[in-house]
Amino acid sequence: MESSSHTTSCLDCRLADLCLPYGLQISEVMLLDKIVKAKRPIRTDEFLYVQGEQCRNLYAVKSGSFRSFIASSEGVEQTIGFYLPGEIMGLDSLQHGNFTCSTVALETALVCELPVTRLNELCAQIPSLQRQMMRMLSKEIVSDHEQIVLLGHRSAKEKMATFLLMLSQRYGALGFSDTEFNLSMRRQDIANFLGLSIETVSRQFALLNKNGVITIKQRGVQINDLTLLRLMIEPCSNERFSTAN
Amino acid sequence: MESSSHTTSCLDCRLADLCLPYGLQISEVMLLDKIVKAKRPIRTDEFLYVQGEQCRNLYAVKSGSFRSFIASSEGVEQTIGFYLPGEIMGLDSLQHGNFTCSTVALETALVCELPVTRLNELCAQIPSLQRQMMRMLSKEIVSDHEQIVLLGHRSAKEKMATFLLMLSQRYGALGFSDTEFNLSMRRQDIANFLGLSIETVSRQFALLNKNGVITIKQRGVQINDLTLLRLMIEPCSNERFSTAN
DNA sequence: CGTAGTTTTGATGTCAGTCAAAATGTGTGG
DNA sequence: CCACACATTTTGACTGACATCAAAACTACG
Repeated sequence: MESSSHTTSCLDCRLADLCLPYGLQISEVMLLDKIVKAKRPIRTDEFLYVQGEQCRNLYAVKSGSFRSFIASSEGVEQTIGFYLPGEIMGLDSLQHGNFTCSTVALETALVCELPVTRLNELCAQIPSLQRQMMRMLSKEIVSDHEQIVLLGHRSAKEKMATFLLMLSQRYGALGFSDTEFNLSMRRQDIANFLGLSIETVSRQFALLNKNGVITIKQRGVQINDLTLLRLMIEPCSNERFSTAN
Repeated sequence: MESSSHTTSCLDCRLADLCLPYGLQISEVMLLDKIVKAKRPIRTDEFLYVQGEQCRNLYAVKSGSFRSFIASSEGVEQTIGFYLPGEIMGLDSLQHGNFTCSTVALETALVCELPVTRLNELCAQIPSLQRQMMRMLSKEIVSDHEQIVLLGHRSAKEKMATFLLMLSQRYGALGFSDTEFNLSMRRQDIANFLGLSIETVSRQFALLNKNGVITIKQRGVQINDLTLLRLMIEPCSNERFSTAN
C-alpha cells in the first residue's frame, strides 16, 4: 500500500488523477504542490482529527486507510465511512469550520495536509482546481447516498455483499486486485458501518465462505465469484447455494 | 409557504441568507441574479429531474418541498432526503454531470434554476460565491451523515423522534413555527426515509399522540413537549409515559 | 355518494440482536 | 521460545423489535 518516496510531490504522485490534481495543467499542479504540507505519518489507532475540533487542514490519503465516525453525547459511535488512498478527508468541516466527525488510522498511513485557507485562495486563482474540489465534494455526497441506500432497507446478506463489492471496486480503481485484498478494519468496524452486530458480520462471512463465494482467513479476503456476489445485492428473491440463505 | 411575488429577484428574496447569496456583496448578488432562470412552478408529484438524466441546472427551492430518492434496478426506492425552501438540489450531479437521484415535488412548489455552466463561470469570478457553494455542498454532506447515524443503529421510536425534531429545527430556521407544521410527505415517504414500514410509522405516531408528546391529525403535527422529544433520541434507557414504550 | 387511495389497527412470523462461552489470535515478559 | 493475559472472532441458544399479511376505518375527490 506504500507509494514511492516520502518526498514525492503532487507532480509525480501516482494517485494524482484520483485526487486534487486531476484535470490541472502541470504549472497549476506545481502551485498546488507548494501549499501541500508535509506528508505526515500516522500510526494505527492514531487520530487524524477529532469531532468538534477547528479545521485548519483537509487531508488526502497517500497510503494506508482511515475510519471516520460520529459519536453521540453518550459516546455511542456510528462509523460514517472508510477512506482509501486518493480520497480527501474533512470535507464535512467546510460548512462551519469544525470537524463533524472523528477520523482514525486503521493502519500505518501517510497523509498530505491541505491548509484550508491557502486551498481556498488557490481555488479562486485556478478554476479547474475549484471544479475538481466541487467534484470531490459531490463524490462524497454520492458515496454517502450509497450508504444511506445500504442502511435503509437491506438484509444482512445484502449489506455484507455490498460492502465487499464496494471495497473490491475501490481497490480495483487504485490498481490493486479487485478479488484479493486485506481488510484493514476490524469486524467491529464493519458491523458498526453496516448497522449490524459483530456476530452477524461473523456469521455472514462464515456463510459466504461455506458457499465458496469468498475465501476468508482473518483479515484476508479472496472473492471467488464476483458475479454471484453481485447477484446477491439485488433485493429480490435470490435463493441459491447453501442450506437456507 | 408561498413567498412574495413571482418576479422576486435574489436581491429581495427573504431566503437569500440561507441560499447562495449568503456572504455576497449586493453587486455580486446582482450578477448571480442575472444567471438565475425563471422561477418555474412545479405541481404535486411532478418530477423536477430523474436519476441518470444529464444535469444542466441545479435548483434552489423557493417555496414548497421536494423528496429525492434513488431507485434500484428493480425499481425499489430509497428516499434520500426532503428539501425545504432555501436548499439546493442536484449537488450530487456535479461529480459526473448526471443526476444520481430523482426529485419529485411533494406539493405545489417554485424553484430557481441555476445553469451549471454559468454558475461555474461565476464561481471563478466571485470567490465568496465559490466559498458559499462549497459550504452548501459541505452542508449536504453533514446532513447525509446525520441520516447515516439515524439509519445506523436507532430504534423506530428514536427514528421518529429524530425525524420530527429535524423538521421542527428546519422549519424554525425558516422563520416558521417549530412546534406546529404540516407534513408535506405521506406516511409511505416517512417510512421509506427512515427505513421502517408504513405500519410502524403509523403506530409510533399513535404512541406519541397517546403520550401527549405530540398531537397529530392527518398531515398536521403539533409538538407539545419538545424537551421530551429530545430526550427520546438519546439511545439509553429512557422509559417514561405510556404502557410499555 | 361512491370509488380509489391512504392510514390505522390487529394477528402472526422472522431476521438479526443479545447473552454467553468457546476458540483463536496477539502481545509481553521471563 | 514459551507461558500467560488480553483482545478479537466465532459459534450456539434464545429473545424481541419490527416486518409482513390482512382487513377495517378514514379521506379525498370527481
